[in-house]
Amino acid sequence: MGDHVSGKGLKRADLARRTGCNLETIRYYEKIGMMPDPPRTASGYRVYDETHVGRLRFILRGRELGFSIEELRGLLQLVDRGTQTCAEVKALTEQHLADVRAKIAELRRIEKVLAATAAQCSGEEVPECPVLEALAS
Amino acid sequence: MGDHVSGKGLKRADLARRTGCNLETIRYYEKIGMMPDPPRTASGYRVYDETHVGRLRFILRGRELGFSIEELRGLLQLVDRGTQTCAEVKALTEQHLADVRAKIAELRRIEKVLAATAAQCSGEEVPECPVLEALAS
DNA sequence: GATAAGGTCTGTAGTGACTACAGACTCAAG
DNA sequence: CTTGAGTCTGTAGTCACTACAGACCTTATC
Repeated sequence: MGDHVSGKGLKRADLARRTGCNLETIRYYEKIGMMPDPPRTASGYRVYDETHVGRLRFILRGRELGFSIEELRGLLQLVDRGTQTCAEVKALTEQHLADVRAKIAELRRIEKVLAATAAQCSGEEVPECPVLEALAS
Repeated sequence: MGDHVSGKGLKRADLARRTGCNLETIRYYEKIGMMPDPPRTASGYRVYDETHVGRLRFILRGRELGFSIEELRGLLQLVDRGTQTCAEVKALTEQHLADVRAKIAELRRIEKVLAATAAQCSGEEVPECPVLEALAS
């Protein structure tokens, strides 16, 4: 009853394979309400269709762009209700972009300090080390 | 019996204030063995001295540079045993630096996609939105 | 029909690095 | 002596998963 069988619905592993999502993550997204509870077979197996594939891909792409689950939940609620506007989504995106840029700035600060300190290391088999001095000072 | 009283030892809040560390984090570091169990007063209050201040500052500076707790644990074990060498510390630092640079590269990738997509937004009160299309496609 | 292998179900616990809180105790000042 | 602040403990919550145990179901092979 898998993916390759004509239109009879996908099992969890099929959905995972189609999207590249981890198997357990699908269940997790259902538990936290990011994915709808899917219909079940008589014996309790989840049955997915193309709408689930689309929604899961949306979430996974959002995660790849660094959106938090809560940000995506907000986005999905707007879309589900059909009340989204480009203005609103743009604002959310630009806020997230600002967060990303702040993280980059912080990492660059760290990078500079690490590179400068490591550059002072002799790299020899001696106990004295500029890195340790920077931490201990 | 606080910080300002001559050399009688620091209480937990004193150590927190001296280092800028959160009060609870100190207890956490003791629990996971990053900080030694301090001596106690008869009634069970922790008593710290300058060695604790130094060690905590070491950990906090390391964290500010993005070292993980486990990386710092390794560094501190070397220092505690007196077996550290500049070569070894330099290698650990450069590995960490490579991790930081990888994170920066990933965030820059995200930044580019977000900026390019948001730039296509009309920003108007319409439902169509390039950001949503990028996620849903 | 029997059996074995593999897929799916559930709930729960673990990750990293803290942070917050409840309820009991202690200490210092007025 | 009381009051308020500080400290003690253990535990639970955060975020976004990931992994596992033990039970159940399905499919293929004989």
